[in-house]
Amino acid sequence: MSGKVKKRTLINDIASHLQVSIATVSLVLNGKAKQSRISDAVAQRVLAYVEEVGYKPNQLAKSLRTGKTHVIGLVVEDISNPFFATVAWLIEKQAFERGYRIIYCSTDNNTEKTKELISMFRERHVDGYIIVPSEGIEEDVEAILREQTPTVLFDRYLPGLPTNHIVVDGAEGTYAATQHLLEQGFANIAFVTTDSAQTQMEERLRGYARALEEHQLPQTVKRVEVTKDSDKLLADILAFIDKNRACDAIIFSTNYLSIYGLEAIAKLGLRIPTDLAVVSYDDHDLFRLYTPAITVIAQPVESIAKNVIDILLEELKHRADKPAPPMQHVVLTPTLVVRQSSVRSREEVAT
Amino acid sequence: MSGKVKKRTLINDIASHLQVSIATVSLVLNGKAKQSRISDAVAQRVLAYVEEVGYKPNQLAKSLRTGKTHVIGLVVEDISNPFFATVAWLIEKQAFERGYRIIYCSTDNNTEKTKELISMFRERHVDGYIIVPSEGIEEDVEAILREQTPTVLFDRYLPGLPTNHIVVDGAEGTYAATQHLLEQGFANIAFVTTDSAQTQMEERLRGYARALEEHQLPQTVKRVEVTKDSDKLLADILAFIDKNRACDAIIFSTNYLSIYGLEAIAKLGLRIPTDLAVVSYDDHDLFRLYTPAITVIAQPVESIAKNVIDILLEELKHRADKPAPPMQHVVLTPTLVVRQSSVRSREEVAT
DNA sequence: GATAACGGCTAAATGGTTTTAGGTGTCCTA
DNA sequence: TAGGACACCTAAAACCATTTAGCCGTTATC
Repeated sequence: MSGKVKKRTLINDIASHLQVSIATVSLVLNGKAKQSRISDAVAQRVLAYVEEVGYKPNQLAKSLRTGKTHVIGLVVEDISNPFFATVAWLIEKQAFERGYRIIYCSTDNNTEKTKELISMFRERHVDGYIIVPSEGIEEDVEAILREQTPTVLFDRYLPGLPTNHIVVDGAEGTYAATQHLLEQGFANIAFVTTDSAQTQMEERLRGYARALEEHQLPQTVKRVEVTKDSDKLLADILAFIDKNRACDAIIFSTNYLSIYGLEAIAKLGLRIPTDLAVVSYDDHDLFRLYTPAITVIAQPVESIAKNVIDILLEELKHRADKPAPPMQHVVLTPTLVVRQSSVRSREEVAT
Repeated sequence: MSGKVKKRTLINDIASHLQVSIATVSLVLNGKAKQSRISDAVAQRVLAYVEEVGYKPNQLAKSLRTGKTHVIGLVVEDISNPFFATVAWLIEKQAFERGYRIIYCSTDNNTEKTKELISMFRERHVDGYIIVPSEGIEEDVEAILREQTPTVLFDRYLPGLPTNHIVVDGAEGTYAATQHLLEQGFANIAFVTTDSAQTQMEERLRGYARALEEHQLPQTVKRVEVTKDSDKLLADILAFIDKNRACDAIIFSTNYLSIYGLEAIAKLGLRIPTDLAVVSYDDHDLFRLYTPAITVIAQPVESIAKNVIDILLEELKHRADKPAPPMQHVVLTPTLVVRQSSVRSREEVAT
């Protein structure tokens, strides 16, 4: 009836009830009974009673003492972007199975926010970091490296910093896409990307440029300013497309640009691919189901997630071992998924 | 050159360097200098030195001592679902500004996983919970309520448990959608939902049923088994649509069902809305941009997030005050966004 | 002149665990 | 019978902060 809060059970309570020391309880609970020569009889009693009262050690105290939190900090650009959401979900699943918990945060590509998030993770002593780095956070990443905390970057990396990272060969993807468009007979291909200097964006641009150079064709590149103002983004892209009616194909360097692009194309009343062929970097339900279905450069999300978590867990295991764990740089290959939006043949609804 | 790890600065280091006690440092850092009558001179010296060396208190130790972590545990069904991703993102943003950090996890509607996650949050002493409850977790939620930890449920609730919750009047949404379809002249409307007994799903079904009852029309309801096997889901929905060719309209009770639905409809070669009108519960980029654009029952995501976080922060503020903080049950109203997929008129591309 | 009030600070308890360096008692061996 | 070996357990330090009670010297009060 009263508002009395039932006190949590402590290791102390267990120990005094069983008339043993707290050390004994702790050792048993941490599976060190054998090596500390706790008799099976005592170990059993402890286990039984702990089970009975449902005692769970206070993780804060535990972490304070051991320095391990079994938590991994995951810093992505935007958790509501399906690419990151999917990778995050896969990483979380894998980590969970191996006893690690993930705490996510979104940076919105904002340098200040990213710094704050990393700082927060540091204060909370996460055991490892998975970071999609935004620009200008070299110092912060250096700081965590100096502390020897296992870290893996993905999607892009910070040139000059010796980190593990998993990236996708974006140039390969856009090169293949451009080649494909050329083969289909499109000759005036535009490329829409962001104004950011992040490595992955530069790579994607490079693949497109290389393909066109090889064919000695002119390049039409638009770098739109990334902003939270979606109206402005849409307007920018729309204006670009409108001004470049000579273009017969367009490649968007990332999923959200493509989404605005499709909206702009629809608003302009252009038809895909008759008036304008489209290829998007990143896959998305929308692209798969759009009419016509949009050709995409799909990133190997499962593989990204698997590599990230494997490398991180490996490092976590071999902590405090050899002085210099070898850095791993993994480059995965994207897949061009050809759909109707980029083929010249008549669009027929396939079975 | 050596692997020597630079030791973190501790409050001790600050104190001894400044020749004051650690209590002084702590008081200054926690803004209690005035009330503890620390002289401005000392306070300034402390602040200056702390700034200089970049000292950050160990949050684990702090939390252990104070019992506050300033972390809120957010348990959603699936972070890669745009509805949850968006709400989570909005909640995170608000919480961040007010000094709280969010840690997310996805339950996949799996009872066991949900229990584990709640247990993990308990062990880590989160200050509050935001939960999208899956079925069968009444006990676990009861346990955290008993501990007086502020908690808010959203999207659905657990009947019988006295909790704060924010829900959307799904029945209102599906009722309006059904009415709209009837007004457009569709007379044989099907409803596709999941086999789960969660409150929000039941509500949505109820709105549809009520509308048809009022018009004394027959109901065609399909409850598909929710599964991670997307092929099976697609096949189920496809089979249902195929068997019910008499239906001229269909309402899907949640976004991912609609996505499979659209895929199935395309595979069957049916045209929207000529052969089959479509309405989806939940909005999505895909629905907005699909051809034809899909009519949706949009949930007020901003409002959901705002209510959730406001109520939670309010409770966190008034902790340990009055005995019984009044439970808040907020019911928000969804909006029917009419698009071409559910109107009988000729589809024209609007400007 | 004794008492109170206050300003300015600190010692020490506290939070809940892990882990190391022994302490006891029993038995075996030379 | 002294010495070691061993089995079984425990006291206490450590992790790093917050916070309470109180110390000491000065000044105001009656």
